[in-house]
Amino acid sequence: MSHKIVELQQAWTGIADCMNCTIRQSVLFAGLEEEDFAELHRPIGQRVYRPGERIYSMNDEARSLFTIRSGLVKLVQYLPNGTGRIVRMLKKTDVLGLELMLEDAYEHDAYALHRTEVCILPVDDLKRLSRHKPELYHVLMARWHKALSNSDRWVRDFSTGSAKQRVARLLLCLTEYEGGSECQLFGREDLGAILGLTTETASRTMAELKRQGLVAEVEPNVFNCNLPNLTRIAEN
Amino acid sequence: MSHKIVELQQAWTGIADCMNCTIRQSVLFAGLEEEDFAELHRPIGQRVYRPGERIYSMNDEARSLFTIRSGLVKLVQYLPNGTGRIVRMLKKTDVLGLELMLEDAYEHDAYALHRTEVCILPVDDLKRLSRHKPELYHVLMARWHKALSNSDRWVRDFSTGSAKQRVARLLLCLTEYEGGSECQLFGREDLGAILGLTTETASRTMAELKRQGLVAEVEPNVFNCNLPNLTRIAEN
DNA sequence: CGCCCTGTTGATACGATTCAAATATCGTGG
DNA sequence: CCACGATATTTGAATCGTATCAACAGGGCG
Repeated sequence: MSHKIVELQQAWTGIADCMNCTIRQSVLFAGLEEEDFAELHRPIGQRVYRPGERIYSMNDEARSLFTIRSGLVKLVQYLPNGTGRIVRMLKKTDVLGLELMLEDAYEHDAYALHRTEVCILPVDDLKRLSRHKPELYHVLMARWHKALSNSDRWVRDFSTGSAKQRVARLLLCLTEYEGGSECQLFGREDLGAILGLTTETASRTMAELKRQGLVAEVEPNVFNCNLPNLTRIAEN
Repeated sequence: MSHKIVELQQAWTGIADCMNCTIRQSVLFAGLEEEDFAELHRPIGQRVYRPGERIYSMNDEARSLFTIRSGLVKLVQYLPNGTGRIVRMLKKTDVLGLELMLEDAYEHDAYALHRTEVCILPVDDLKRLSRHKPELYHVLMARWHKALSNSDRWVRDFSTGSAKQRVARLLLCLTEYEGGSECQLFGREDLGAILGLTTETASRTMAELKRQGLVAEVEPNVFNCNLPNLTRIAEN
């Protein structure tokens, strides 16, 4: 079936050439030499996830960290009553599953929000590498610091103020990620789970921004944003 | 004036004896030997802050990290419009200002919520120490990881659900910190700034919990909590 | 072709904010 | 030690915003 072909194409699994990686300077292996890669017992795997696909769940066996080569990933945690809250979003060059350097389980469910390409880093290889290359600790520390700064921003920007302000701030954040005035969005349910709003309110708010001409949907879920006016709303 | 004496007493500045510190196993210096302390060019200072006192601000010269020996500290960030949001809370054995290991400025304003005792760790001493003692990186990484887990919880528990649920979750968190069924609270404005609520709503919600007998105020701002019932509310 | 899932929209109810006033608390100086 | 003023907390009433429940439209897929 042609379906199977697409499946393979989109969920492609391959072997990475880290020494020649185009984003190597942005990732964990920035300071590593050729000889260091000998520490990796297996070749680094790669994989592509389609929007909505799960990358790992909290119950999964904790074998791998992931570097995001492209795309956008959500980290979800759940309240005792079952409602899920997106507590972080990771983008290109971010590292997924850092907690495995210290804990033996994933702390979230991770899902692709956009089409997402990752490199798969076996945790035991990374641990071994960090023992021989203490410089790696400094790089990891920088990762943790960045993640924490992002979390602070998450609370400050996405959990404060009116629905309209929150949506505006998220759109600005996404355009910032993509480095222009356009951004790719995702389902309204996810939008709500990021901002602490219901799906309906997320939908209504987006609809209103469209009507007011503050965003233009150039293709499905891709928006061209009026940055100055959105900023005005975001900052109130 | 007796006033001046109290001032000195409460904002006491002293010299720490790290080798014999009662919480040493919980702090950054857990794995250090006597000789390592020679790396510290100055003796470790100590200080006490009263509730509401500022420990540092984002504009301050970034000289020191702090270990909290006792008490509770809030980290505040501000939206462009000036409204402040408490993005994290730090408690006993937590480290304040970790970002200075990587950045050259504090990323928050830090204020004492309760009476708080700290040890003052000059950042350049710590950096020097970490160069000679790579084990310290592992300890620091663990700190960052813990902070990040707390941030995830912050979003999940304190920025989700109704005012009553959020307050209940915060009370449970505070009693957990203090290890019993009692907890010390703080001003209603801070309560609101943690939960993303107005001061009035924070006040009303606490008042209602009191009326319903879910918490009893045993002394000003010290509450004895009905843990099972609060949990029921928190989990909805 | 029909079904399911997502997004949109409407009507209503509930909860939080806002503005205002009254009360309680704390620090300070007399 | 008490009295005062400043500050924080509580409460009230009206308004506004978001959640909720329900219905419907559109697109993708079997």
